[in-house]
Amino acid sequence: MFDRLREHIRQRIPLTDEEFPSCTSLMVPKRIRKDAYLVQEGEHSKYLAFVTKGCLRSYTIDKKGEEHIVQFAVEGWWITDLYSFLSGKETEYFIDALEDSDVLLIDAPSYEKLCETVPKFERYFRILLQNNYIATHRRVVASISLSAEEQYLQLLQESPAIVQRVAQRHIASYLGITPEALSRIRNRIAKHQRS
Amino acid sequence: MFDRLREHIRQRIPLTDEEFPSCTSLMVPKRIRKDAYLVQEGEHSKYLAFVTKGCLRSYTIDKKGEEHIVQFAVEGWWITDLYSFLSGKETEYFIDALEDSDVLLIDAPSYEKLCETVPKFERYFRILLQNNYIATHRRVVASISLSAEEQYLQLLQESPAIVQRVAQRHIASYLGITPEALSRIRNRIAKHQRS
DNA sequence: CGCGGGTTTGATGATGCTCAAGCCCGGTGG
DNA sequence: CCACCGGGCTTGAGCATCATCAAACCCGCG
Repeated sequence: MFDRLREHIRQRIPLTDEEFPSCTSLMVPKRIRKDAYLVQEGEHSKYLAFVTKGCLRSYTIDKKGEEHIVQFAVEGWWITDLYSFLSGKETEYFIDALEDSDVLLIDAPSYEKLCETVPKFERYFRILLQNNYIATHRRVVASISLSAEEQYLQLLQESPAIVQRVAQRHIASYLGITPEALSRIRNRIAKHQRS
Repeated sequence: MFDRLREHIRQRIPLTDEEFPSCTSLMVPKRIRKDAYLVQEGEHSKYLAFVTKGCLRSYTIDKKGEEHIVQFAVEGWWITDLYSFLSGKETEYFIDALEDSDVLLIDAPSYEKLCETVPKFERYFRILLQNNYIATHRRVVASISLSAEEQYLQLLQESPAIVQRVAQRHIASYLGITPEALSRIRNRIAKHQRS
């Protein structure tokens, strides 16, 4: 059950067998069925979740009632609303499962405690945050410098697994365009490749 | 010279007088005149810079030759291309000064060493990264869910100091729109407030 | 077989881009 | 002190991209 997490950590920092339990003892496994929520808007995003199976997403709903997907998380990814998680404030996001999923949960006090008592885990999370920060920055750059079509092509190249795994309207939402627009973009790309 | 950094760190972690030098001894002050570069595309983004005075920006230039500003950094902010800094690969960004500025530089080996040898600094950077990750995420959400006008109003509310400090075309670039579009948006807002 | 969600297609409209010209203002040199 | 220059902001006209709304299509499933 913890194998995937173990592997994920080991790829980033050296970790002995004795150290791993200091992490796993603080984590609680949970099954989240398709369409079930991990957290909802207005709640405290109490847990940081590591996905061992399945696929979750976080999204907001704007004043017009439209969903906007902020993040996908498949096997080997962490997900939460970090702001709410760290501050204890109410989240503005929903996190739910797009497939039947299994996650490992750690709550904020345990997270802080783990970082404080075991420096190796503080390093692990620092490295994780570095990489997530870089990835999110790339997305900002894409959004201010690329057309919708170029952003889709970039996503297709960088995360083909995500694109073919989730519904097209979810990809559209993630890119900040309508399902109709994405459909036309794909159509254009297909035509272009044939000619 | 190091006062502002000292204060910045103290706001995030408890730090004694004896510990501070382990950081400052690794940092090199540098003056960067208006329009001078800290790094240019194709170089290794060798330093992580803490701004003690002035204002820097990072930006890309796309195939069409258009600039796209990724980040501003005024007093109390850190700036670099984190990907290049950590990986040693060539950066795709330019970082230059919008005003005569003073920065404190730390190179990647020193950064890694500082994190490894003084856990408190690893914690400081983890916290910094958490906050930057949250802020960048907010920007992604804005870009996929808000109109250009709404994004401008959000920026105006969250960073009024930046908006009135840098040229309008730079704000436009940061928002991913043209200077003309921003001009019209401001016009519309001004009219709206009068009526 | 028929229902229903998801995707596609079409027509129309809004938002922001492009190109071009004009305006404002601070700095420079005569 | 004034004329001129230049950069940055504004304004205008036409255009491209993407949104909206509506209808059709596709396909898996009850």
